[in-house]
Amino acid sequence: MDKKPYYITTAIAYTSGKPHIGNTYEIVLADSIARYKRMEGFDVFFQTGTDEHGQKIEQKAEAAGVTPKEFVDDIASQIMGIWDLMNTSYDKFIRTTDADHEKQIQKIFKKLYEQGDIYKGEYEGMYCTPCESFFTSSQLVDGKCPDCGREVQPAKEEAYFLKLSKYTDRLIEHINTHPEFIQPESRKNEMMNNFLLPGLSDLCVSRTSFKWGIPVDFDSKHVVYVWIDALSNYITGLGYDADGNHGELYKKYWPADLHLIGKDILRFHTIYWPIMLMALEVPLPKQVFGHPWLLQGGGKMSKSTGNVMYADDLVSILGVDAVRYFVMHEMPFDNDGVITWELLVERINSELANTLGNLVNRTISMSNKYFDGIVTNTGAKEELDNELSLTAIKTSGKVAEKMKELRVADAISEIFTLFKRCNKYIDETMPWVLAKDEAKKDRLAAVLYNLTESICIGASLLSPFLPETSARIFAQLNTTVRAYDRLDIFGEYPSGTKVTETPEILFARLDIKEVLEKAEALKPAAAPDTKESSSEIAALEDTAIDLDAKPEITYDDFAKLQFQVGEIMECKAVEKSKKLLCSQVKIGNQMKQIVSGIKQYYSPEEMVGKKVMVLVNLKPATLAGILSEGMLLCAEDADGNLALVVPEKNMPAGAEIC
RNA sequence: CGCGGGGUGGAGCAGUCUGGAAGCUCGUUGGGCUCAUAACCCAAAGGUCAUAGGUUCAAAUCCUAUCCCCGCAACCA
Repeated sequence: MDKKPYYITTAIAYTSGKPHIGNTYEIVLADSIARYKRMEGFDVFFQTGTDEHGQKIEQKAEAAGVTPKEFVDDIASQIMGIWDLMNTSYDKFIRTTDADHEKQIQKIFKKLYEQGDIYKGEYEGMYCTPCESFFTSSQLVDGKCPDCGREVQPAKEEAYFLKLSKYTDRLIEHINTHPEFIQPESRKNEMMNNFLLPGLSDLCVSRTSFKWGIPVDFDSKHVVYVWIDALSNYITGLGYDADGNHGELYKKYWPADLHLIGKDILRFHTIYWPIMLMALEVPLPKQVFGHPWLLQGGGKMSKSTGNVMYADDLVSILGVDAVRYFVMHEMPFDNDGVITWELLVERINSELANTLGNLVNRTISMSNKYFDGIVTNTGAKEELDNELSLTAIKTSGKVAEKMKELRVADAISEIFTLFKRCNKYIDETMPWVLAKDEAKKDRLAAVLYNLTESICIGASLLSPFLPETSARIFAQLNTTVRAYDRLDIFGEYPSGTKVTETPEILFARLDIKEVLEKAEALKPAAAPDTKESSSEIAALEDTAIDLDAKPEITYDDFAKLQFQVGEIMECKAVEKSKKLLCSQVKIGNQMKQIVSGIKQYYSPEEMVGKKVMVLVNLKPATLAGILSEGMLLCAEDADGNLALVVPEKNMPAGAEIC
């Protein structure tokens, strides 16, 4: 019998920097689904990759002094490294700089152009010449450039557009007739009401403002903008060919069963992407799931408290499966989840160490202690056993139910319900009491057999989620993962098998203090030889901040800056702004209005009367609609806390700082 | 009135779509047990389900208004 194909994708990661734990969540989730589907017997193709073009990358590369290609090669290999570290089983890692992808994008673009779905038009907006930037009228501040505050002119730029309007009705129809297309369903209405029903304006699909992209081959001034470039990866990765000579993978796996993406990019995947596919006469993916976000707890990212979380740091301290477990289990279905070291430790201790690890350990220990490790099914049954075996054989069905709705967290909980039942079973049967009575030897053996069998069923179901842990359990039980279609049968563990004599701890209990110290020690990644990092050392390191060095400047460069002491005469909060204070600053006999982003740290009242360091000859700018004619200088710590810089002795307003 | 998410025992959450006895994990307290990783098992305490109205035989759940938090956007010169 041929296996049914199942094609799952993640969004491709943007190669502008190292992905944090939130990005990593998506690939782990996708991996679990992919592995689960394989276990269920599907022929799975799992694709992920990187999105490597765009202005931002061009700029970052330039700042780093490397070519864009060198830049993305480096980041892409980092990303791949993290995906591998997380033990993810992707079948294909596509990069939008792959030659075959680039070639197809050009063909797709051309095809859409030739059939009239893409047309050449003009992008109209307000243009600020000094900034060389376009803005929409909504981006302008007081009708002026949001970057420099100067006048802008209406201007036009040549660009290509995709006709979205042509397909809107078809898309609305599709969404209405396929309720499963957009998941979770709450998002469906958002897309409909906010974008589709009001009508779509055509989408600008090319740029001339940067070069780092796939060139439009028939019009070399233009590069293909992100929409067509990035979204198409889902078909080009399978060998789609715009001329119709598709690869085998494409024929087999398209349309995709599931696009797993973050909820923030649902719009692109449920509106732009389907319309592109309609224009190409390609079937639409079956489902797009916008997963919630994993947020870092404790508010802001904070280096000193170890809140900036990267997968590799987490794995180095906690291990792969602990991290996989946490991100999957802690993430509810459609609400954002929170990750902190405290929560990680709590979950790992409570569920992985206590419930699961300890269960396996105590079971194997008893088999060794009472039967030299031989687990025998003597068939000495008692009423009690039914509840355990029933729970065990029902678990796979319950997991399947949850997985059908992609409720991975709930699926895992079902498995742990079985492990908890096992722990209870031990208390109910009291093997240590049975062991004291030679006549109850058969019963004792049966109890241990039932436990071992239940663990096998649970560990088999766990294998898509925690593959490494599952394998370690089977190694200790001296057997292999159970076939999916035999998980509803109790008694498959071969009677007479000898388990390991030396059970190893699956998950050690963690001490929150130690974990925080280790996390702290990882932070100053620059410090190479941190063998022992006591909290004292960590605290010391925390007080010093190293910045990336800027290029050396001459005295003349310095002399261009005019710093003076300014006295704050008046200060009030800027309405509608979270961060801004507006101060009237006396400098000599002059008054300047200066807007500063320090509302969080200073109240308007306490500002008045302060004598502060002011950069006076900075080009005025408009912030939140208010003119600012200078800059109050602040010191900033690693957490972003600000402190005004004031003269150490009383100096008159206007005194030069040199 | 920029967009969105949320307020449920001490903490973190489910339940809200499709009204019908307020649940889960952790923590706390008491007890049990000793095979095991100070673990495991049992029990208890603890909630006016943000607030105020409304619909209903019945509201955490539906409707209206209000308050408060948090993301994003904008803004940190």
